[in-house]
Amino acid sequence: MFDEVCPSGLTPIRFGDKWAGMIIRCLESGPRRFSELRIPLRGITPKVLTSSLRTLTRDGLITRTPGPAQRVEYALTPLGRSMLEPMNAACAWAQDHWEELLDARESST
Amino acid sequence: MFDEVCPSGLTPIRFGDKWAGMIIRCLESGPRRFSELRIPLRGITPKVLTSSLRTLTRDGLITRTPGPAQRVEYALTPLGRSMLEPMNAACAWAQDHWEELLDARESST
DNA sequence: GCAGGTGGTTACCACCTGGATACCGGCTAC
DNA sequence: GTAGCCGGTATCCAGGTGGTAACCACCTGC
Repeated sequence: MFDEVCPSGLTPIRFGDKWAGMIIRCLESGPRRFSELRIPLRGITPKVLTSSLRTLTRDGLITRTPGPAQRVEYALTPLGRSMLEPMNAACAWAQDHWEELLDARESST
Repeated sequence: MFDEVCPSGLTPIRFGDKWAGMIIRCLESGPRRFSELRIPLRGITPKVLTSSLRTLTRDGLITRTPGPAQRVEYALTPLGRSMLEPMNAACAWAQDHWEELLDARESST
């Protein structure tokens, strides 16, 4: 997940800050905890993850619900989940035109 | 066009750099020249416009064709035009959820 | 030949994003 | 009671993005 040559690094479409899109993807299949998110998001530092999560919370895309024993769960809100729609459109576009994008980049070297 | 309270300033979705999305929108209805683009993109400085246009050209989204007497025309490529699809999806999402976004922002003040 | 428009370029700079590293308070298990 | 995990903070810093202001070569019209 989230390869280093991930299309999301090349495609000129971004959702929120650098990590927001990936975070939403991570939460797509259910709530996750802070330290669970750190694993797929290889290399993210706690500070940056915290700030991304806060922005997403402020914008009403995810919820932060503390559980017992400082476990904290992050989950998509309906609004956040609705954002998967344009995200999927963007991903589909990127996949469809992946080759063209690469060609354009290469031929302009 | 491109109001100061334009949704694109609030929505967490961006296409390319700060101006790329608007440039593509400007070219949607046909080729435009450098100085024609400066008008709808109020406040853009020539330097920034140049760099945005170059990035878009490098990525194969627009073409730059010099005409007679240093007139230069910028136009969407098929690839660039195809990007209108995910852009429209994003715009539709933003419009549909505009109120929710505003509410979330306000209630977290 | 010179004024003005066109399509830039150059130099400089402020701000913001994201990253590195270290640290920390609360809770639980042993 | 102390070791260790969890969910963060605090501090500092490099690089990139976008902006300001000034300048410029080229062509056209008068």
